[in-house]
Amino acid sequence: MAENSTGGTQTLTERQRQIAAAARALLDAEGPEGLTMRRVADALGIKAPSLYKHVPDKTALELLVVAGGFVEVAEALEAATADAAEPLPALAKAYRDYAVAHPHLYRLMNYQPLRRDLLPPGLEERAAMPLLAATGHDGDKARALWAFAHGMVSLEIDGRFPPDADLPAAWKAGLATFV
Amino acid sequence: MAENSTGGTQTLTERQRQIAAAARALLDAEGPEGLTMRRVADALGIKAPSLYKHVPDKTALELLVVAGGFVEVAEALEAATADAAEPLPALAKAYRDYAVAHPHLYRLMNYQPLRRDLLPPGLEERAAMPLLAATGHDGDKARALWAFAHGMVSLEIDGRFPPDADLPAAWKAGLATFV
DNA sequence: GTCTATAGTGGGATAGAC
DNA sequence: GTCTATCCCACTATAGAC
Repeated sequence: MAENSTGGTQTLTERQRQIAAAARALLDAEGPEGLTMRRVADALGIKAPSLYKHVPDKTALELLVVAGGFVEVAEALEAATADAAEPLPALAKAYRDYAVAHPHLYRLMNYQPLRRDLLPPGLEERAAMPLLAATGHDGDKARALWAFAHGMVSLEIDGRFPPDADLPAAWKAGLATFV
Repeated sequence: MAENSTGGTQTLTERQRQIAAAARALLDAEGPEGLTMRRVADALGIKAPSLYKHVPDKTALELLVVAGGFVEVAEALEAATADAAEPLPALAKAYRDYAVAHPHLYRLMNYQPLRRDLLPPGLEERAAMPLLAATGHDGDKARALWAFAHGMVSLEIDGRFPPDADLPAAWKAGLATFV
């Protein structure tokens, strides 16, 4: 394990961290169209071919960004659960806030198969832990809750709810069932 | 209303129906990468530029395909509700079955804003009706149910559930809360 | 309603010199 | 570790002849 270059499982060089950060910034600012090898290179003041000395290909670069997103999501959900008067609504709010704040990253993380084999070990589990805890460690219930939350935020960020839909009310109606 | 050409609200020529059908077949078979003006034209034995005599641009063509999908979804959900011993599980099964059978079409329909202004009037409402009825015409509850179902099927077709996840159990756990 | 020709744009990635 | 040069690919869409 602990491969690098980076075909997987982390420990990054300084340059790799810079590349990932530039890619993340471009994705946040412009969406997936903005995330190209040329644009990332431009942001670092180098030429696109030079990137290939640090990263094997574009999907590896995207995975770096995805991994960063998982860390942030885990931190956000852990923080929301920490004070915990009512864990479920707090968790839901944190999940939604993160997705709405970073819609492009959210899609990159969740709209395609996850390369678990190349992700830092335990990272996905860490991000899922607060959900699991909130359902009394019932895996099926946790997945149902995740699906509900994912459905709500993806329909929101993809602009699929009708303009007049009362989203907070829909969240409440859905969450009520999980208490 | 009743524009054509087609910048909107239906009544198609024979050629337009052929074009939409070819596009749909390509999308089902190869996904969005396969759905290009060249490939659609090829399938009809003509050249890509000729398509522009029948359809203003590619997004208009995609909307034709989306509209066809809504008709099919509406029919599937209506059929599932018809016999109705237990409407909710039947509805969920029909929704899931359709999405899993046509994942590329499902994404085209649901992963981007819906051009309601260009869709045949009443079509979206018709497709939503069975959901609404199943929640006793509670709009917020219906949207929550939709979000749950959408979350489940999109996580499934996008390959985001862990390999060991028990999907039927998650559906059951989620649906239980809506009864 | 079809065609040819073509404009215009963009992308990922490699070879090989320095 | 960076560069230049380059190859490959693909796409949407328009102009104008027939």
